Amino acid sequence: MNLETKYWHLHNHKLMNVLSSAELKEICLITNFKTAKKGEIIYFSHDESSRVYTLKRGTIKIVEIDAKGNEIVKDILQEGDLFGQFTLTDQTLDEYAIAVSDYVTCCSFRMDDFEKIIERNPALALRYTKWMGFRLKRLENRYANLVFKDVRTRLIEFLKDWASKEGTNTQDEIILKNYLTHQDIASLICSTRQTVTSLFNDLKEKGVLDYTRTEIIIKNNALLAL
Amino acid sequence: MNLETKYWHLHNHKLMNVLSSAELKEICLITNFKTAKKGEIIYFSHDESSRVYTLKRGTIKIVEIDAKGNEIVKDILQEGDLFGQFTLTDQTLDEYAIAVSDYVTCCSFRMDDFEKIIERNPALALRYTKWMGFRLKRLENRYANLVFKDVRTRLIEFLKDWASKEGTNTQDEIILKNYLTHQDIASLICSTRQTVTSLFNDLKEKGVLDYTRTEIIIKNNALLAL
DNA sequence: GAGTAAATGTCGGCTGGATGACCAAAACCG
DNA sequence: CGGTTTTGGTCATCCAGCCGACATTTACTC
Repeated sequence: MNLETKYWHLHNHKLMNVLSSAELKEICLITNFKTAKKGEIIYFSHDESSRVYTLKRGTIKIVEIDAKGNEIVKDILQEGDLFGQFTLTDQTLDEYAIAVSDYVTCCSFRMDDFEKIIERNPALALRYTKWMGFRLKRLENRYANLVFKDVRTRLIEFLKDWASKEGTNTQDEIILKNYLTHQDIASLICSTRQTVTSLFNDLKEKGVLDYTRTEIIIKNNALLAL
Repeated sequence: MNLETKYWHLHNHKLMNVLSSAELKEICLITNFKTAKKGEIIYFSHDESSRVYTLKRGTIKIVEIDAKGNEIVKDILQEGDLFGQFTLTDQTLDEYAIAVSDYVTCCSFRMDDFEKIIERNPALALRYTKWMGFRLKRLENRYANLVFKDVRTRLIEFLKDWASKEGTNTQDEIILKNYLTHQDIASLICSTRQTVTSLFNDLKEKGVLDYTRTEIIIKNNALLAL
């Protein structure tokens, strides 16, 4: 990938766009670009000395393998999101990122390099700081949900959230392009496949939504009422 | 409190000690010191425009009131820890900090001021960033524990952790000064008072520990074996 | 030290939702 | 197109641990 393309990518990035063009050009030199098709694995937690990735295009799943060998979907990330090793502590288990949309583009730096840039660029530092705060909040939220809400509620809130991010509104329904299996959804809301399946069917019976393997159609307002 | 004392406090702080003495002096001017005795409330999430606090001496509990009016202990903090509103999102519920050790000293700045300092001080920014990463990791860990471990294991790990932080080692036991009720412990590990009580008694029967209302005595190595 | 409030102890009933097992329907693939 | 894999559907079983209720002990207050 040529420098101009890199430049353009970074220039439009929500974190990087505070940098001057000279600084951007410098970053371009240390950046590594990567593209992947659906199903391809983008990164492994252990294979490289810690790198940070930013997702330029597409959607990815962050998956972790637990002690028993089960795959747990930890997160779904979209354009602009950061992933990889931000923290020094490297005791993370097997973790990898896999493309779920047809095409994915992302770029990465070595954490050390990124730190050097931060050190020389206070505005970026501040922004990075805020981004982390945001992340912290999100995790805290998830944690609270897990403690106080039952599976049904967690599923409904998950759907609401998803719909607000990626849903296409039509007359009286919201359409979601579904790239997740019930299993995936289950691990995102900390439940089991079977429970998710039967909740989906329950919601379908109640007329709240309809679904196939590739699409979820939410009747407008139906979710809000729950 | 006079400037010299402030200066000294900040000078020894794990975050602030990257600052030059001129910078430190500047921070002293915008800092607010506060002391509290056991049981006194130090801060409310809603009463001031967002401030960051650093704990200088003592131990505090961060407590949140949930929708049903229950008090949930979210965290126990010690010397050097930061608390308050770091994030812009201010939808936090009622949350407050209460002193659990006899004397507590902490200092605070307005978030805006802190941001200004960060903006002018990359080394501090980097350190702050790392600290947040650490926090993120910790929360992630907690989250994972909640999903994969049962209450018994969570309690044991909580005790191990506590012992390693604050335990006094003697010949063949570790002594913990206990300032938490079973209720507090329960909410820290996301369980109920009754369950904690009976687990404590179970562990006592098994000879793993002994306890009164003010002390927990852990037989050395006994916990490790579990 | 009496009286009250807070913390601990104990128990039985109850249930959300995990688990396992098995089948049906799609999707994938040579 | 037929065979294989992946995903979704359904059910019966089971249990950790929550919940309510109540007794007992310890601490706090005046």
